[in-house]
Amino acid sequence: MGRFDKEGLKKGPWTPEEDQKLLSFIDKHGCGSWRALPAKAGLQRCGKSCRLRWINYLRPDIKRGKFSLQEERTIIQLHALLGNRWSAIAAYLPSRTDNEIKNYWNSRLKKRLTKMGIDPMTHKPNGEGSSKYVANLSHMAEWESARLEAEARLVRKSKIFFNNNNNNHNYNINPTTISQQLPYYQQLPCLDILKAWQMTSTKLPTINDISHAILRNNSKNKKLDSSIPSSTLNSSENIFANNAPTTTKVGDDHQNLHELSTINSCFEDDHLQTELPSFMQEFSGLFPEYTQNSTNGLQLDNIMGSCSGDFEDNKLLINWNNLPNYLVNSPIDCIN
DNA sequence: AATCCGGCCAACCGCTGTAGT
DNA sequence: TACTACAGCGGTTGGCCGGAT
Repeated sequence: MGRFDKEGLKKGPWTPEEDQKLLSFIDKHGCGSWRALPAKAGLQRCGKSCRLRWINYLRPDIKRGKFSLQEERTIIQLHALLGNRWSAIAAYLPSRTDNEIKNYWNSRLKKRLTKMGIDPMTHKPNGEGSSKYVANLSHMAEWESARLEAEARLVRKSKIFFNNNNNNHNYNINPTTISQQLPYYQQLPCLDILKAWQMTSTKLPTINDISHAILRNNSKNKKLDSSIPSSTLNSSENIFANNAPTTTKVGDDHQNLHELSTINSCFEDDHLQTELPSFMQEFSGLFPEYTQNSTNGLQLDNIMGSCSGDFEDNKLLINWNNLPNYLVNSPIDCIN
């Protein structure tokens, strides 16, 4: 056991003693300045190795063990949007590391999709030309990638901030407690618009489901503490918080659609928009139980047809800017 | 029992981006 | 502006382990 590089630094698997040294050093001094850390901690490792060991293994908030079905789906869906941006994907699964997600993707999910006849890189069925699907995804990915990188950094900083301010000495802290203690803006925001799709129900989501979800989110965001700096919220949340209509009563399709269109009108200036039927069709492939009951989006068209009077040019405008948030479950669910 | 093989995953490597000087 | 140090990211490697032969 124990390879060494030319500078005499140890490589290879970490021993429990090394782990303990690293843990107790970070316990006392916090992490950061990785280059200087090994010498101070009495470790014959390079700083990079220490950092990796901490981030991928020793960090107290890491969830280990089997990936849940929900997590699997989230990874697949986000991968469809973002490609191999593992750190960005990991930002939406806060208790999983990018390395773990990458390994899981490469060793299992990729193969499973291939077996199902889906190209794991393009996320389209093999042999079927679906250029619109791919084009739309890549378009969305462009929009998302820049923002996600910034957001991933924010998440990391939030974690560091949290650790530093909750004396990072307690490694037995309950992850659920972490989630509950985090200020709202440090939690990953979550709209529920697609949450219903991800449930085991085989029922096709209706316009009412969607408007309900958006309005519920609207209601939730209105409870934001006014002290929260707006810059820490993503743009969609700001719009909801500042401009959304006050009514949150749900139950009447036309009333909700009217409010939804009002909400969406707030997006028009600086947000990418598209038509709902297209949006739902593009993603139907990512929701097996949904696809099962729909036939090439025909049902969606019917839904839209029945409600089209509430929309200019028969279009419901959707904000893409927060799409990955649509796709993942609540922060607490992610951590538990 | 021995060997082979493939899956899994921790760790490494090399590159890029960023902050500081 | 150029340079340096460092952190972070994604791709790859290598060792361990369990199942098959």
